[in-house]
Amino acid sequence: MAVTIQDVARAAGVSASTVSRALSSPEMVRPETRMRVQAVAESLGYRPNPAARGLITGRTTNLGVIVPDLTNPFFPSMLRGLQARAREAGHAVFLADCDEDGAAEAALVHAMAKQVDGVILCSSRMTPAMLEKVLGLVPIVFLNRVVPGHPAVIMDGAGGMRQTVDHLDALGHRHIAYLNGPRDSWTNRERVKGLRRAERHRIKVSRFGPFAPRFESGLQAADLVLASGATAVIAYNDVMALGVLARLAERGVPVPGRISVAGFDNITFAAMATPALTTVDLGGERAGRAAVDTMLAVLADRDADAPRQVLDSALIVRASTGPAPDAGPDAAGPGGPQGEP
Amino acid sequence: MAVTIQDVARAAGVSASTVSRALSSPEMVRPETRMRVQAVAESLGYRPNPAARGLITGRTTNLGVIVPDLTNPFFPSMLRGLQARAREAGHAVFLADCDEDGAAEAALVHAMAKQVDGVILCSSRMTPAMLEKVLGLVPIVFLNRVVPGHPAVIMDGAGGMRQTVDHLDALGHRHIAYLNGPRDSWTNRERVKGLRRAERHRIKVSRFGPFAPRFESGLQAADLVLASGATAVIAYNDVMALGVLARLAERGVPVPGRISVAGFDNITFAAMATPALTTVDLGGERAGRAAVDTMLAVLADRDADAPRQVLDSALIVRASTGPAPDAGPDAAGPGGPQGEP
DNA sequence: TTGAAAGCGATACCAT
DNA sequence: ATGGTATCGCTTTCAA
Repeated sequence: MAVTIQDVARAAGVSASTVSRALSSPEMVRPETRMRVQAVAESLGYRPNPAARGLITGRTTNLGVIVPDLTNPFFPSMLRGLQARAREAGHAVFLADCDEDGAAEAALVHAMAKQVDGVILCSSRMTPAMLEKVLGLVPIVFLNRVVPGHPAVIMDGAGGMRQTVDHLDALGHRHIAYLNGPRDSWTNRERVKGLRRAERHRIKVSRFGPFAPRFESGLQAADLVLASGATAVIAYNDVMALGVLARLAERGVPVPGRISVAGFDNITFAAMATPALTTVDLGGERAGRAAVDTMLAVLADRDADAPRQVLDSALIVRASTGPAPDAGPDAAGPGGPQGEP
Repeated sequence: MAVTIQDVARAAGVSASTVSRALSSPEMVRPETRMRVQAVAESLGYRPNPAARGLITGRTTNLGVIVPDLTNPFFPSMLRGLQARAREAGHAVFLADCDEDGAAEAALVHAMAKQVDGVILCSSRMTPAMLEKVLGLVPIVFLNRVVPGHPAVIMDGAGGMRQTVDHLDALGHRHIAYLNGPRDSWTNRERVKGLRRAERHRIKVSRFGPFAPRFESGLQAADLVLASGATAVIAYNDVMALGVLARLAERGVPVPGRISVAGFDNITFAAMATPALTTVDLGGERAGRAAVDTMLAVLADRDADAPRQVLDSALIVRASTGPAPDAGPDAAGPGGPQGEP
């Protein structure tokens, strides 16, 4: 089988303890022996068995990650950042997809608990009751969900929404539509909070949904929005917004001529659509990295207060938002409707 | 800390051995004790520590998976299938993204080796020299790459290409362009093999690239293709094909009026593009599941001959391919250019 | 059918 | 500075 610490010890003419130290705490061993041991370990291709090590140290150097749906491009991009940061910190990543199902998510936490130092739950779908059963099992960091008393990294959906509303106001829109995401989504609630900004501008808001955060939902919602008379629509996320764009194109409705469309997440394909989708970048990759950093902080000092990081957002203005059709020619301001901010 | 087998043993008034048996080999223990032990284990929320178990059994019930780039939508969809199948089989999944880098991939295999029963390498980017150092470490199953003597699941890229060429021939195209994928990609070589089908139809083929399999490559390639005079272009994958579509739209070139465009992978966004992209579905989710099945077969019988599964492909015809501009009106056949097969 | 004891691979404590 | 030994949580002989 694989080469063990005993093999190295024998080959180097020392004890297993010495090998262990030479590799993990080099300063505790005489330079001479250290070099010899390291050379032997190298030549034998020795790699400590993380499971055995974890058994005694209590640390696995593995991180668990659970996402609701890997096929939503937002999560892969977040995972990229997370993965990279974890690797830098010497941690491997266990990934699982719970298929938007809270119960499955809970089961996955159980399954992972013993093999990881902590679990990062992305946009967790668990109900409070489910959460309760799971919170003591293993250190948990939430990404995009706030559970009082627990560490979290959150993206500023409310702020992003406010930016979007301001943007549409500047373009002269007086009536906008919002397409809700999943019913129990914390993220969606945050978006809705930001939507209150519309009151200040005396903008009328029509809300539709809740919808599953999918392309098809956007197709369906587009017709509702048109019927409502809104001149702009903000979708829960880009995947839905792309659905709206597709349906509008199908019906021959000019975007942004007749109606403006915006989404959230800045997924790659938002830039690829025609017209390119206006979107809010909440910083997915950054959030992934921040989640790892937060987890490391938690692991380093379990008694500290639950840290919380809030990442700010940026509105990315593209060709799918423009002046309201009935607004005066100056509504967009001197920069024109499609200028970058 | 967590509840151990000893805790259960004490609470149930039996030895640890009995607890172990009651849970793993129920038939070896008297029904009476079995029930009691199971009840106690349940009520205490006991979960065996997989690391400790793996140490002695040699099996971790973990599977490692390495993909080149999580942000290419093909991989998430493949992972979905893989993940689901792994879970059914009682295996957790370790995922890593090697960022299209063979050396990083090799390092990841090393890092995973001791914690998994086997590693599935998706579209492996390792050179033969790198592979050699890694092949003995842990059972490996290749997905979309053939390494003689090693188990693999491959999607029929060559067959898919032949279907595409036949399709374009039926539409009257006499000159097509192909955009190569990454230089050392096995997948790309398979596509090119299928391209030979063009000879039979006396279709002229212009090849461009190699290109990184990205949207931007498609943008760039579109101009080359137009200059070549080809009436149809097949891209290495959908991500590139979408880039081609975007650039053509930018230049006001009608698709498929002036030129037809096709890709590979049937990513979700291929259907969302306007015009919707014609693409070859190689069966990503299915391939993911098949890879797990193959791995399980390998694990069950290490001495058997390396199994190889070849999955077949289907051409999905959408609105981005049509008759060649200079072809007669009947070129597309009675069904019209956009009918489903 | 059950329990005691050995051992998987590594680390940590206690000697020396 | 180094070696011996106990130990982590579990499975698996070996006896009873």
